[in-house]
Amino acid sequence: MAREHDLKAAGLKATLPRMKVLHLFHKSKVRHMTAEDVYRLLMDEGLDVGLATIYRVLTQFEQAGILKRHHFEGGKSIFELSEGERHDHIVCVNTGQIVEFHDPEIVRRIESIVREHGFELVDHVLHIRALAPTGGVERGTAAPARHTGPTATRRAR
Amino acid sequence: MAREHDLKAAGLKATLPRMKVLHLFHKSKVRHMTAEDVYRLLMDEGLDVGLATIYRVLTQFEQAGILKRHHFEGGKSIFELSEGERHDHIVCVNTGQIVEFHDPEIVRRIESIVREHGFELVDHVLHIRALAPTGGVERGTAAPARHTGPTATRRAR
DNA sequence: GTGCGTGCAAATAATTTGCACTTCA
DNA sequence: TGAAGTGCAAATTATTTGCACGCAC
Repeated sequence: MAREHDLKAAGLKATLPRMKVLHLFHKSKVRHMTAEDVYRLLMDEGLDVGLATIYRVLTQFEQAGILKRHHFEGGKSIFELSEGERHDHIVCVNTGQIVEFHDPEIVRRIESIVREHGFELVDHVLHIRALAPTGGVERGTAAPARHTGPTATRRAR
Repeated sequence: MAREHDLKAAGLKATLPRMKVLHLFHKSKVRHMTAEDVYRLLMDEGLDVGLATIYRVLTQFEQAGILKRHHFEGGKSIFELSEGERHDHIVCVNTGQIVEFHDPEIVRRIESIVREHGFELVDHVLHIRALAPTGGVERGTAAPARHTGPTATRRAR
């Protein structure tokens, strides 16, 4: 993996925790993870890392443009690889399921609106809160959506 | 003030703190406030209220549909009266200045996108991060937006 | 070698909650 | 009066930071 190069390019030493986190995001089929998710997954891999380090690494990656941070509901930050096309998200308020989409028309409207107000566009945050297709079970988890981890560990705290 | 009625309608007793908070939002020219903002303003008015009560009241008002809660940058929740037309926001990343707008085309696209994915629309969150017109004022000034604005605390250095 | 990075624990920041005391209906 | 509401302090939750030690370069 030329991943090590990504780190160097960002001016970051290629340390074990950083390599592991980067690799996790690349190999995992789950694109969106919280710091806690990353922590647990690496622990499960047998890596003895501290949660504080995970937070530090994630923040550094965000600043380096490697990851993107989102604030969907639930208070926790959710990270995803920032590769590929810019996109927004549909988030199921029940299951936490996330779908990505890209809509050029919305982007055009946003640019237009900003211009009309004399502002200079920096960025935008758009997430659609919705209910996933009621394919059957859905009513049962009354709790506000937690984003579903790789191993959907349903814990009550 | 028929405000008292609003509370009753929401099944809430018309207590002093609640009346004061409600009144504050109605009379203030500043539409967007944090719990801290509300707390300070009421304290300044000479009302001896606890911050915890402010949080409780704001949350109750949100659930009653009287207020709307936003999570712009800065970690703190920002509340605004939920009266009038549904709208989204442009937020200046420097000053924290907030501009409201409504764009039917974007709303249409959102409905369309959700439908295409088989989801049921609940809501959407859209805020545009931008730079206010550099008309000269920009340094250490938040025009009519807010005094010690919640969002003005981030970058504004 | 040495300075950046890390682990751990303690510190923060925003918001919530337990509890005894007020206040509204 | 009695339940709903409030103030205060302690508790939570998510994330950050100080420090002594360890690892990449």
